[in-house]
Amino acid sequence: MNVSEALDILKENGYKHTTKREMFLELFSNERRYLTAKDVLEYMKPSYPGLSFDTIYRNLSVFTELGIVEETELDGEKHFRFSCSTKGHHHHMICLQCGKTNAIEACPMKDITPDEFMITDHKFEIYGYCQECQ
Amino acid sequence: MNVSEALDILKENGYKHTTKREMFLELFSNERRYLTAKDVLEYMKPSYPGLSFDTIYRNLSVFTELGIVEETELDGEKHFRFSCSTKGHHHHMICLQCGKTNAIEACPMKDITPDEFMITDHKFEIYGYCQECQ
DNA sequence: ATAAAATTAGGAATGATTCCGATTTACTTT
DNA sequence: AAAGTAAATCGGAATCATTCCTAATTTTAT
Repeated sequence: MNVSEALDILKENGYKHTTKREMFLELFSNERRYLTAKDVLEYMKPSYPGLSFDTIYRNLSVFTELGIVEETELDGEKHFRFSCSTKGHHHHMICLQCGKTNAIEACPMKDITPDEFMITDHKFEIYGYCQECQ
Repeated sequence: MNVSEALDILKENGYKHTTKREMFLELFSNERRYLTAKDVLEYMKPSYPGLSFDTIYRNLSVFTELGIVEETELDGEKHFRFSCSTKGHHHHMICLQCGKTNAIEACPMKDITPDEFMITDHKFEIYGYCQECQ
């Protein structure tokens, strides 16, 4: 995913182009790791001192719905990162300190034999510390 | 895990035996699925009308530390269930409606080749709906 | 029975997230 | 380019799960 792809997706789905949206996307494009709403606020604050959490969460929610960002929950807090795939389905190793990720290509669902559950989703994440944060 | 095992573990670790703790454990023993703090409160309320969330969370936290219950986060809310293993490491298929689980014996970590991350933990959960809740 | 330690009630505090009414902005049509 | 309208934003209040705090009570061990 990159900024102009993301802007196209927004346009296709009837969302307007705003300078704030572009700056959100640039942040995610530069920082290819999991960020919190607060991280986003701090990055934007110099340019938009009055930016509200409402705007951040509303946009992150739109981005997530459209597949522009991926969302996960770490330690009770939502984290978001630029969707890192045209490569399709994948999982992540995540640094609990800085949010950096490494992709894991293998998906454990391939070994699952169906039972009476109707499966809608799954999560496979590996947590730890990246080289810099150890 | 069963109630008397759990009580033994508590005693071994210097925690006192209280009637509330026993009732917590009985609930988890009867309902072998993921419950929220609110679920616990509602179950206990008839017997202990003044029971506070503080007591619930404090005990659930002790139980989790001692391995008596397992914890996970579903839709931004903590859920707890009686630890279902003397069988050691395992994962779960979880019903998003009622919290019922099916155990998954296979662990995807066996296929992970180490990289520069220092791995501390991992999560593999499959979400869906059990037969009754479909 | 007593003392020390642990637990509890009850409510207040926290912190992330969401909601809401009023205002501003981006896009469309004239 | 100006007007109209629908969406986006602001600012702050509300919500919700969870945690913290203190005085009072209960339990265990002596």
